[in-house]
Amino acid sequence: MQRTLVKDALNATAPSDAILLQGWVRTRRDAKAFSFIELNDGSCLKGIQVIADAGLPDYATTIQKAHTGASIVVEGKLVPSKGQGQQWEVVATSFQIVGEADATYPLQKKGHTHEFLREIAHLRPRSNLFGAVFRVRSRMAFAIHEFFQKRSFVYVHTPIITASDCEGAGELFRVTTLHEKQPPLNEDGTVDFKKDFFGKKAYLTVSGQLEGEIFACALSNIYTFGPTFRAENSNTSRHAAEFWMIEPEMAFCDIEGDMSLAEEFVKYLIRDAREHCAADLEFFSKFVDKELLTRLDFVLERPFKRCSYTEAIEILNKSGKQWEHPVQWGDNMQSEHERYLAEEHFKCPVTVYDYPRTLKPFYMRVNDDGKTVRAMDLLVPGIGEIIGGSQREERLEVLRENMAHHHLNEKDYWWYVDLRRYGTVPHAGFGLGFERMLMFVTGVGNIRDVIPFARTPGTADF
RNA sequence: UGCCCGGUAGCUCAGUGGCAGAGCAGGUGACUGUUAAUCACUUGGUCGCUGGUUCGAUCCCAGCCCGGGCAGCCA
Repeated sequence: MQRTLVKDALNATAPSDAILLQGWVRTRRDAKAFSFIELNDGSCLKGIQVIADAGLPDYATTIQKAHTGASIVVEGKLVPSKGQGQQWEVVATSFQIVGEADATYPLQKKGHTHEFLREIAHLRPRSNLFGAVFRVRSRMAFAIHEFFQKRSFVYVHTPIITASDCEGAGELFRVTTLHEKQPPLNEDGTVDFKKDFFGKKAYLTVSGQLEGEIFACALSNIYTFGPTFRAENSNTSRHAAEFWMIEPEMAFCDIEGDMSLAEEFVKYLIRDAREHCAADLEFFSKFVDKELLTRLDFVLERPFKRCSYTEAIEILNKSGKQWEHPVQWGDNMQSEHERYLAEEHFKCPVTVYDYPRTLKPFYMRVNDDGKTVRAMDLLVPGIGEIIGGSQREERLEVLRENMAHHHLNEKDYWWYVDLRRYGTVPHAGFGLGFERMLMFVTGVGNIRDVIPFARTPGTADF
């Protein structure tokens, strides 16, 4: 007999004389003449209720050994439930324990803290919360591809190992095969990286953007979706050392088109989650963040706000708020400022654009005022920056000036500069933090709880 | 990395300078178309680690480790 997923059994439109279910026991309640077993297989949030009659063979030795956490195979009949709380239930005709779980099984019927579950990351996907989180994660990954593929964006795999050390070496993870204690040395005693695997220092990527630009300047519209690594010693609920990032890049596109795509993208994902992860989202709304559904729907219904950095500074200074960090034009906006804009002033996602040139990297396109660049950040309530992007500097001479300003060696970026030398085009793109998007969609407050196995400073378990 | 808070039973937490507590989970029994079932009884402890103060420290002090919140870096 073929296995039926719990999801499909619960969605059945007619009873069935024979059904095969496989999964894990969530809870069992014994009555005198029979036993109720809640079976969950992760295919959906809910489990299905199995009724095992005490007359079944080996009732005492199998069914009554089916403790929370045990894996089981049940054959039976799918029938309308006599009890409240579920439409269908399964009356078992045979019941088999595949793997027992004893009393030390850490997951209980009651709720656990996120912190405790994080310590048992090998078992937490079996909990309601994390099952839901990772189903949504899977769906969102699919929706991301769907969004771009529908728009004829080409999926590009940018490298995970990179040898350009020009992006700020302190924040990169080094990749090396050199001997820990006795690396080859130069005559002056420094390590001879020419002898390393790649013949030079190598790192894990912090962004696929520069390589993405190469492909956009050939295939027009591209996106990347892959792991990204930052060695910053960040200890917050929204930073991880390893995370996934989506980076679209569009040729013949300016900052306006870039912002429009970003806003459309975020809305698309929220709408997709609302439509395809309804039960899981309702669960989050009930147990994680009561305001979740209201907020998501609010975001869907309204156009995102846009405001220039200059306007944002004015808003902040006219707000009458006492800032812990006072701001004036030219300063980086702090968390408290970004939060105020998204959560209090606009009360919706807001895209801030045209930042001071001095605050931003060399590749962003300089505006005609000479003081600002075509950068944009999309800020969302509760999380802050979820997207950072820009129009790229496509003018060869301006780019070279910028590189000089940032003390970058043009030779290290010869291929990047070449894109401006041969058939240059205005182009733009952004990076969306996948986990931050998941935090927004699920209401889960810690990035460690929307990634299967979090890597943060001091922690790389599992 | 900085500031703040915390670490006591498997889990969530209370507590005290002088015999270590509750609820839940687990075990036993009863009861029940139950559904975080209910009722009775019951097992369970290196009070994060190391040192100090003290007649005596889980409690006070110091250092360290771990977790959380906030900030910076950013996505």
